[in-house]
Amino acid sequence: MRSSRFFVGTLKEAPSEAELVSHKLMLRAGLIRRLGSGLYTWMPVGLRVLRKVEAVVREEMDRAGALEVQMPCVIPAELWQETGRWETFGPQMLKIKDRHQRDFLFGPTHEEVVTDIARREIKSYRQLPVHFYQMHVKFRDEIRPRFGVMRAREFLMKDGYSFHASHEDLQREYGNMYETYTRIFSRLGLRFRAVAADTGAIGGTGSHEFHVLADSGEDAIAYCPDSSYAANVELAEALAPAAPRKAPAESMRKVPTPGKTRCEEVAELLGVPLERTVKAIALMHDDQFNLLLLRGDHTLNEVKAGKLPNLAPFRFATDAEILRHLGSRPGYIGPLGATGVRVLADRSVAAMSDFVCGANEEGFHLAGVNWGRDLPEPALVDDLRDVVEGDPSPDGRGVLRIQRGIEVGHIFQLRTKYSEAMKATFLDEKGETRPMEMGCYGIGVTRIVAAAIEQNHDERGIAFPRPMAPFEASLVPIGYHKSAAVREAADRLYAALLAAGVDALLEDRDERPGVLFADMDLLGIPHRVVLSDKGLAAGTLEYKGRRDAQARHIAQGDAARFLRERLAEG
RNA sequence: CGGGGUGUGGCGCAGUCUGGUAGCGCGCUUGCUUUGGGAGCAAGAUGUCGGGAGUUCAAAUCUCUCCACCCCGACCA
Repeated sequence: MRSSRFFVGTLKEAPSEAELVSHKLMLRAGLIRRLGSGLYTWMPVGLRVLRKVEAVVREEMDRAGALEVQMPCVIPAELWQETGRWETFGPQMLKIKDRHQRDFLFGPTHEEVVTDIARREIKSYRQLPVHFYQMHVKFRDEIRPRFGVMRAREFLMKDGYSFHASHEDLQREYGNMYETYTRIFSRLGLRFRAVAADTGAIGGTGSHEFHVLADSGEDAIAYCPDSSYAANVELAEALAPAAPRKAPAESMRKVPTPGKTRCEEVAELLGVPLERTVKAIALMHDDQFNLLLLRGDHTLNEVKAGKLPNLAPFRFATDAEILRHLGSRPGYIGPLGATGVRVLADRSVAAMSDFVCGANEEGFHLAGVNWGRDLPEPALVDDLRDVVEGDPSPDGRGVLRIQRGIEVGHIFQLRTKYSEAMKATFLDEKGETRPMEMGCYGIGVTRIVAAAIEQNHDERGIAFPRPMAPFEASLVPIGYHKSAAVREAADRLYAALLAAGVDALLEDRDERPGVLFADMDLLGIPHRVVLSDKGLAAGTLEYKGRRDAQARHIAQGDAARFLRERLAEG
């Protein structure tokens, strides 16, 4: 591509709408432009990047034996009414009507559509297994779109769905996809981690997420450096403390704590460690008032709480409900003297003695509180908290560490959730009718671009991994419009690179060299060759990798071969 | 949806408190000079000051209202 015939929409300053580095750089480099909240146009440079990511995903999916299809974006409501998700999927789903006032939705995911295909097309175990995938636009009416294409409403997704005659075969394909995803993210040059995950709204049993590691990531990942354990913090189990509960050593007493509503403040006032305090969180389930107890330095894990018996679905109690059940304002509430209240304790709280908690009286806390002596044992003891760094690994080998990640892939074993609801059955070897076992596998293609930039940038701009760079190499002639020698050499090298299959950009714009250098750096093109009269007189060109500190001279006749070697290195 | 913030030329901002006829940098156009890291000089173009209503002799500025966008929490590829 000649840059004079391309569209380079680079900006010196990032629009104020962008906060995240990748979002700013995508706007500055002219990859995307915003149309509305969570809606982006992919400009020519950006689309090149997106297409390269797509190509890697497609190649690996094809290699893994999946078959590409393309399903409609607009889906009749009846299909989603069959599985009940027309009502249950929630406001994230964009519902639309056609001219006859018939209900449709813009597909946020395609289990229903693909299951409909399967039940129509597949009658026999002889046709199984089969894996259909597509690379297509999804729309999810996110509560809060943010960070550019990282959490957009309309986005490009690779979604695959596999159908099997047995759970064993589903597990085989699940393993196949785990390997395939690992290959895809490795090939794209990303630092990532696969983690055990919650299944969320899609449903099913086994599930793994693939996270690109970045401090700006929205998810927290717990992993154990000494074992293979890795899980989303939403899911990671906090084990019960190994040491048994100590015998009471203090007597219970009421202490004034005026204006101190947070555990940190109370601990400081009383001069006790934060780990000796207990915080209480009031949750409503129907009309049942629940008090969840956590150690002062821990945080509630809402995913875990949502799985407790007789608690899902829950909502946080209002101040009025708290006052009615406990007789106190929030900030001073605790488990003592509460009637008609179900007390649920985190494992670590159940193992505490001589602790501090709210007195259910404004301005007072209780200290030296002990289970069994001062109040009954809790109705339920379970894992309610987020794991923290230093917690023991659930597999019993070492301690956990936490890092942040951007979810770019998710694989599920759906089992028969959709096939049963939609009667997607087949005849097995014995002639018996059985529901198909299903798996589903998603990759956020547009999100990968943003995640890759989060992971690969510097003060000059993007430093794309080669497989997704908009161009593999740039040719920057100094004085292209002034020097016949430079122009001739640049054109010749450009032609040679194209003939060798190199995706090169010839910078033939009539701009000052500084402008061209700055743009090539901002765009993140991995390899750069500079041609100038000075160098050509000595028979040399100049090469610089995007991440190199120094440029180096190469012989003019060697340039094409040299570049191909660099590209082969990755 | 709750909390916070911002809307002024293509982009980044000042001006708003204290009302007086819109300005700076970058970018853009033309000319000359310049040409290895976002050039210099000169001349120019580009604004319903987010929309509407109101107060006033006079509104970017004050009042009301609506809208859009961003950030923090509940969602997920």
